[in-house]
Amino acid sequence: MTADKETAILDAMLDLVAERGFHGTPVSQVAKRSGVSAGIIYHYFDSKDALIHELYRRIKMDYGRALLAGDPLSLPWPDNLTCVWLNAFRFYVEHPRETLYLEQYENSPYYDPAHFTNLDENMGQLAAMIQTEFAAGTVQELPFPVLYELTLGVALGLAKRQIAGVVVMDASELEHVAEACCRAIAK
Amino acid sequence: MTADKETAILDAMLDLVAERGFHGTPVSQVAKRSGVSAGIIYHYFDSKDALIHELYRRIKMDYGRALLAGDPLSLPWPDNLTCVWLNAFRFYVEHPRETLYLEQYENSPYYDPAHFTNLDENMGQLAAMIQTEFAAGTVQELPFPVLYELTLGVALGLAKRQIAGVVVMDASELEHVAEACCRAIAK
Amino acid sequence: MTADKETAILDAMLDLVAERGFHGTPVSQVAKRSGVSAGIIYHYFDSKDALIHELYRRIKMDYGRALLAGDPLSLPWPDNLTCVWLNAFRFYVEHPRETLYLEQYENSPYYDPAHFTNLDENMGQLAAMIQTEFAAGTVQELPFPVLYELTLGVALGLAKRQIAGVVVMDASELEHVAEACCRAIAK
Amino acid sequence: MTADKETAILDAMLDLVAERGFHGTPVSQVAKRSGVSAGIIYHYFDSKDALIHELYRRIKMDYGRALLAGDPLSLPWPDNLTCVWLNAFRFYVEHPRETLYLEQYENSPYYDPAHFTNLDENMGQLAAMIQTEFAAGTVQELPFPVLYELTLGVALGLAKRQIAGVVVMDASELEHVAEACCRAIAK
DNA sequence: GATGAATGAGGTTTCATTCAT
DNA sequence: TATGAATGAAACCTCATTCAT
Repeated sequence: MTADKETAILDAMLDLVAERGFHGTPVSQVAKRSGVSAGIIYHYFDSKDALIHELYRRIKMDYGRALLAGDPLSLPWPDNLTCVWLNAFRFYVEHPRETLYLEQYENSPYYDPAHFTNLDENMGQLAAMIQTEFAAGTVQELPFPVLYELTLGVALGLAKRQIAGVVVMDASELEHVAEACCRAIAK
Repeated sequence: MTADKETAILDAMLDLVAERGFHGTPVSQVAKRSGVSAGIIYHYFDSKDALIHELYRRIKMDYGRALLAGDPLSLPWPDNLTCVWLNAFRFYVEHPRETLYLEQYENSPYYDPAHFTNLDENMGQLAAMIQTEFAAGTVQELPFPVLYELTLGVALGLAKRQIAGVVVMDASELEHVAEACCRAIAK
Repeated sequence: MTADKETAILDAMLDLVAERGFHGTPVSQVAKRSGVSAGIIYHYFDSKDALIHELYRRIKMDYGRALLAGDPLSLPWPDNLTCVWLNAFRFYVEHPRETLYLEQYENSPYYDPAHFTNLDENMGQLAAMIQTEFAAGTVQELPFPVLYELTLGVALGLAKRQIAGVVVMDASELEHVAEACCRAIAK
Repeated sequence: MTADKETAILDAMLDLVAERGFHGTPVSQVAKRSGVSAGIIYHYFDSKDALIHELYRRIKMDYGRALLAGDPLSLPWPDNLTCVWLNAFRFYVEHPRETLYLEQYENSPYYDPAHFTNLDENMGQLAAMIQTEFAAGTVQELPFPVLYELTLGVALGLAKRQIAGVVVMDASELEHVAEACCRAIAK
């Protein structure tokens, strides 16, 4: 199946990059691990770079979707943010390869912040949620990136530590930190 | 002069990596930009990897030193943390190349978290400061990495956004965010 | 239709080679431009090389046929040669792709001069015409290839220049040059 | 010696291209035949294409120089043209590899006719010689490319045949043909 | 200490050809 | 006949590292 092969290539790429980085992941290894020939990768992707970008795009979309699990938009403050925060943390720790990939990508020259402004649909819904809280007077009117760093940015940082094995957060600690993040941006 | 040449090499490496990443920075380019021959680089450093690690070590040390500017250890809570927070933010935005280098390094396979436990002297002083606040009952007794992410991690995230040109924080906004971080970890 | 497909393949090959050369013409592009699949090309031709040779053979035959347009064999000296000369020139400038193909082929390792001795029927008639002029004492008894270069070879060279846009020959200039070629080989 | 290595590379390239064509001459073979490593070729030349162009440029210059051997410019008509004509023929047959290289290059997509207008100094002197004959009323006032094809173009064509082994021209035959060329363009 | 030409392994990519469908 | 995904050898090129000078 075509779809299978494309997926196998992306998955092998994810595995290897998470383990060895972009530079340490030659196309020949991607081919070997995904069980395809080296040539066919160029049938599905224009270049190694195109493959790298496409994999990022897909992970980023999955991440956006994961943030809205449990329909946080229907919850009152601060439960809505807590839910999103926990969703983010859970995505990160349950998808360590994806997390390492995202971080590596976003801290590399591959990352073009110009594309960042194209908030996808899910991110747009989150922005709308924050706007509502601005109107309700529950959240400080800080720029969106600032609010992001004070909340989901913290979730990311903690998740990376947990993936690295430096800390292990249990459920109650997580609730605690999520609350701290809410407190940090609450009016 | 030996010292001059070594410094020139490290500086050229920093320039190029911040701009193009590790993979996009061949030793030959480092030689060209630093005005030395390719061969001599191997007199000062065992390998390209050794150069990469050494540059990281030096930047990390400078960073640790910068955190303690203005002697925050002598200030009362929460001024001590605010001072450190602003020091961190200032270091990042005033050293964008170094910041990008650190981030790239720490999110790459070069980074070995095992070394992270070797807190250097400056970091040790900060840890002591936090211990004192634990004892004073002003700060929640959370693991050190958690406290780090809730405070300096936020400073880093914001600084990266500012370097990328996505946000610009003025002095009062910074104070505001620094306070929010203090509030997040205060008891 | 079989014939159609085979022709479409040959025509696409001609287009692409004239534009980009043998090396710049992958089979996949020939397939795309001719609207067939890559695989079917190997039903009509044993290999890319076989396709290249076959296309050459066909163009060379068309060229031989074109030389005899207007029945020059029935004309007296020097009208017979002038007619052939103008036929050759006309073929070249009216078939620029074919001309570029022939030239590329004959100056490449594909060209095996051994095959050149197999003068086809049309060339044979030309040779006979020259023999007749030898007997009549109108043309110098030079080796055939020498006579060729002094006459049709010049037509080819000029046509190539005109295709390249370096010169434009009008009808009277052509007559003039054709006459000069006759003069060059006349006794 | 640097010069030696560069020359060895160009010479190996010439050998192989004359034998097998551009496409049949991988850089790895050039390296092997010239006795250098594959990598060093890219120290002397930016790319395989750059090497191809540079070799053409050098051969073309040598050719232009060879045309003026024996100081034909000081001879009266038609000895001056005869001298140049024989120089051309001699260059071609004594440098078969160079001749095949030139022909292959000029009939390939590598050749950019725009550069052709940049007649080098030697070609300029030939053009001046022809201008003088125009003024003296000895040569028909035809465009330069037309005169070229009627004279040196014929020498090239014959030389190619001789290189291919199809004809062998002895000295008297050559004189004969050279005279025929003179006659073709004489008034 | 210092140079930079030289090496050669290995990287990305292309492409003639095959074959299951 | 016909397709086009798939193969894998081989092409061009890069670059960390060495070494004669």
